[in-house]
Amino acid sequence: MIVEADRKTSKDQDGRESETREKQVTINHQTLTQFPILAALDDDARQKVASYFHERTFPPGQTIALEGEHCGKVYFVIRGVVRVYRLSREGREQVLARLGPGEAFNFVPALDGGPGRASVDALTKVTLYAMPCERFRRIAREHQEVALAVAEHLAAQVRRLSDMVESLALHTIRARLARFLLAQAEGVQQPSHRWTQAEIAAHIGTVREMVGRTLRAFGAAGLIRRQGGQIVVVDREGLEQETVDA
Amino acid sequence: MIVEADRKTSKDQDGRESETREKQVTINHQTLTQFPILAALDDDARQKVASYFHERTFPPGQTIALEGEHCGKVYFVIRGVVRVYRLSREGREQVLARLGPGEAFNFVPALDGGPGRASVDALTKVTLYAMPCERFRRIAREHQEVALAVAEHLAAQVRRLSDMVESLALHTIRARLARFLLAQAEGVQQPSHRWTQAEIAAHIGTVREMVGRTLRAFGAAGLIRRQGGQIVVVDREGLEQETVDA
DNA sequence: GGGAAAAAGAGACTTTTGTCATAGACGGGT
DNA sequence: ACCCGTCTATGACAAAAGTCTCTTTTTCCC
Repeated sequence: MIVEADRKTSKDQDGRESETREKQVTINHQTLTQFPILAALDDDARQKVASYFHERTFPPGQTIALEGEHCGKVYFVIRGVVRVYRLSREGREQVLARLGPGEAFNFVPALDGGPGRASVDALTKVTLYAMPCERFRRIAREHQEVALAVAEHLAAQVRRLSDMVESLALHTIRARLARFLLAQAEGVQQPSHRWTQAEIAAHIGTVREMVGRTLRAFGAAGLIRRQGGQIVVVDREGLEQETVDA
Repeated sequence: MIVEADRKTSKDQDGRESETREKQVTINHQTLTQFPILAALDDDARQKVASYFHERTFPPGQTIALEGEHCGKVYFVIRGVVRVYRLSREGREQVLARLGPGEAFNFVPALDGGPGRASVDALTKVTLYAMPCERFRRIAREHQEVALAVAEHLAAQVRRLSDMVESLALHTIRARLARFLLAQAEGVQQPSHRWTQAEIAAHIGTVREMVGRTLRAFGAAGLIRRQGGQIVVVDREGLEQETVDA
């Protein structure tokens, strides 16, 4: 159970629901089981860890963390989907990851104390459990099972990022988009909050128009079909061909 | 070799060594101290860990690990420099990192048991200490200080890769090259085994010709000077401007 | 010191990617 | 049904990146 200062939403006149809220709640330590990083803790420890969290809620579109900021907390996603991305001065953004329930972020700054390297915002309405970085670091020091789980989590991230670098440096947009479509069709990504062309572009490192154009090209080639906002992979084989460029 | 104004670098030599060698030697556990990942171990443990290693030597140019291979070992660099990179089917390569003495690699596959995601080769004559992945994983499980150090190591890698993605997705070659030059001039990178234009290209995600052209452009703009294979940063400020594109 | 191999310089040309601008489609709220 | 904001379609054009080819320089090895 946490007893931390409750930054109330000053509900002025029109109680706008669009405010970030920090709630004082009893966190059920059982719900922490869904997080691989905390899963290995025994009941006692998990209960104690639960007491360090506080819950925060963000409306869709709200910024949760900003690139370059000194690290505040580590976050665990309870409900909703967040988007982790980097921003260029010209306003283009490159998404590094989408995270849904059971996933967590901000461990890199938590471990090395450096500034955060990415911005995070809410894609849907989001509920997070948050804990100060230093506190988390202490937990990692005290529980080797947590340290190991964090290492595994980071290893997965290194894999993803390494693939991303490979894609960006070595393949055309056509190939990157083909990969993206296949990955989406494959993985039954539960938290797939509507993919606009602009969103896809931010994921594969290009701009909206290129995604549109390439999608049309795939359509013309009979690889995909568009029906009412949906993209249907018609010819998986063909798309797999496109995965590697000429 | 890239320097700023005045600064000399020592050159390292490739001895013409023909065969990869695997030696059974007594490894001095003191030398393990130089590796952050093992530094926190007490004397006893370190001695034991030392006994698990074996030494291997590779001549320049030799491949040490191949992308997609099931992970064999984790490696610690004792002498020389290795190059970690990804290869495209068309033969272009993207370098992820250069590692010198005191650095180590292959922890990602070691932790999750998956296939390695990058190739590694020797840039100079190289001496490594190697240990089977499973063995290392056991050590990480038994010594929380190692697990934590590995997590920190991976965190650093995530940082680097994240920056790389940002660069590749969001900036022109001009900007990436400017960054590269500044980073080189800055950091007193000890293991800087001659930078050919092709090598630079593989680091910033492009081809030799583009590096050459852009270097010429920088020269023409008075940002750098070329003297006998060396690149001298003349106008750091100017280069910093180029760091961000229009 | 000579010669082969590696690296760098350079230009013409192609392809890919990005920008801009405008028009149409769609969704959903009143 | 009508509007408005968001998303998509599309084409013209510009800029960036990549390819090819050939010529010089450097390196470095006997």
